[in-house]
Amino acid sequence: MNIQEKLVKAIKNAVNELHQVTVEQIELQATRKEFEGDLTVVIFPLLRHVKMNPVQLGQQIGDYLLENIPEIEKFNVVQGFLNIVLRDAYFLNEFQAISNFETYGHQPVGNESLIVEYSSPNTNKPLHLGHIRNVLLGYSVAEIEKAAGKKVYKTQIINDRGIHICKSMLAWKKFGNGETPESSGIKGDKLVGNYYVRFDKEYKKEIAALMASGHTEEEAKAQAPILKEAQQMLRNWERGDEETVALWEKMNGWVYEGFEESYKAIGVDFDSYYYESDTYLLGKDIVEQGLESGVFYKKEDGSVWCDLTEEGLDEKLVLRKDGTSVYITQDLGTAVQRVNDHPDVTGMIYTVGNEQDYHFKVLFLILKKLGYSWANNLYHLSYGMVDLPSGKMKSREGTVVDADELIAEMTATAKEIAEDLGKIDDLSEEEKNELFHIIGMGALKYFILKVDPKKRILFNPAESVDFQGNTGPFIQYTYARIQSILRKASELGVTSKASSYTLLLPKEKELLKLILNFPEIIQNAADAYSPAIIANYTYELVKEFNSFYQNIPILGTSENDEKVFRVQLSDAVGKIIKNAFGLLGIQVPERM
RNA sequence: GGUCGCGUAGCUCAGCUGGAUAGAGCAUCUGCCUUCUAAGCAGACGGUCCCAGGUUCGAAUCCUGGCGCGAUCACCA
Repeated sequence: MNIQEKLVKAIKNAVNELHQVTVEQIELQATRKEFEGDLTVVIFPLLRHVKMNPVQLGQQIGDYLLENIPEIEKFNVVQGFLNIVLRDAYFLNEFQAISNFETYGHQPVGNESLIVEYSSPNTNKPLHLGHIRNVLLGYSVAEIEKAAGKKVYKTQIINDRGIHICKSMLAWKKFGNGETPESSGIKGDKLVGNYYVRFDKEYKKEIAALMASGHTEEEAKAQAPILKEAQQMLRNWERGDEETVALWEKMNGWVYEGFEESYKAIGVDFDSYYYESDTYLLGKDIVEQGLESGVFYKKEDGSVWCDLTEEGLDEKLVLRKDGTSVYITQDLGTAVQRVNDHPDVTGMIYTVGNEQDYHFKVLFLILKKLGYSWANNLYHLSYGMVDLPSGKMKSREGTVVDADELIAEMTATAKEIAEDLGKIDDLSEEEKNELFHIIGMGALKYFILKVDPKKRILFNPAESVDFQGNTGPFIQYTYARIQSILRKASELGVTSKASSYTLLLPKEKELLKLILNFPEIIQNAADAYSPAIIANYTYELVKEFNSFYQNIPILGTSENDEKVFRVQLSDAVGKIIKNAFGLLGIQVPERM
């Protein structure tokens, strides 16, 4: 039983013994900094049960607690707030009892297994800024859920089929002259993306020509020969035409190589991949089952629907009248397929932008109606758009921020700043480049992850990302300095001996409190599916440490016990930073 | 128009299971590099928590109604 639970129990006992009243809810919170104390009991809610002056009641309960809980040193009552001061020994004992800060706060793996889906790109163009937010969120939430004791499978569904990829294929066939990533030196996904753009250019030309010869815009758009050719290509593909499929495989292969490179640079990975070309026909058997069980019904024209009006939504089409599947049919099929592939799965998390909120609401509801046990544990990790100062990103207008270019820019910015500071001149080129990448990505990742997923992000590429204040590099910098302390401490030989330090300075106590709070933070983040909680906690911890570092001597102390304790404290902070940043997918440098 | 989300300092954001005087960073200004890395620290300045009601001992937080911004309402994906 931890101290909070102990206190709540004791307070209930106190009220019961003193006033013969049973209370359910006790409000316990961290004491605000401007008051003396560590934990605060809010007395006001108790007044409903016990009619008396809040200050007197606080005093009574305080006396009782002081007598019954040895960890309490003293207390004070301000208005309706009972502030409890815990003994330094309590904090020190808790701190010393933590065996491994690298995995501190992580729960052992329990019975729940989750699939986390993220990225899920189209194969006709490179990854962009929107994918970066998606991928960072998905990866981080997966790591956080792991830490909270779940088994996690990371996956994605790749949209590798359809008219869009045929457009790239057609343009390559017509204008490519056999160009390949190897022959051109262009990254595979970029190369294919270029032909997608090329298609659009030709298409627009044809539309203009048709309109000039008297067609309406609508007619022109539908009749442009190059579009018809692309549509024919799609039919050929669906028929399994050998040549088309071979080209499709070749070009998608280029794209996957390009994507892999990007994922590697970002630092995310996947346990499995699902492809729409495999899953786009799935789901029909589920529709069949749903018809039998009466969850779905058939209209006269043969189309199949699910009635969600009782739940306040509309009717939803799940199968076209010609028997072909729609988007949601595939998603139903894919969901079931995944559980079949991973029989231990008890839930899924879908990382998809908030423009699909309604779709997932419907999808989850239908799965629930179909009676799947895991359907109650589905979560749409919905996130806001990443906006540019110029407005929305539009691929056709060329206002998209390319993922690879952005990463390169971030790395270059890190390089510029680091070289100005000149602290790392002795590192080799290779070490430097690795460091710049760590810092640049740290800045980018932290910038995106620290804000609530639901909110839109305004991203200004010109100003790029800051390196001061509440930023990734600031936290990385603190980590690097801690490593420096540890190196020096080791030279001085202060790391080995256990400390018998017993009196805490206020700043040391604040740090300890934050450190002891970390497991709860992980739990909160897992419950809320929010990396932002981890990020903001880490920043708070680092700020507290910096204040400590700058104002209290660590290695310069005269007492050896003090020195040992403060080095231990620094070490713990460093390890928690690394731990927390691991959950965000951010690396941490030994020096910078 | 219906539904969902967002609205907190000049800017970017925390805080939201109701609690004490609403917090950070950036920007502006003032101090601090001979001492463990100044990508730092200490401080000043900066608020109609979108508006109006309601619930409550107590509301940025909960409820209702507005306003603003965005998304979404396909036999597209």
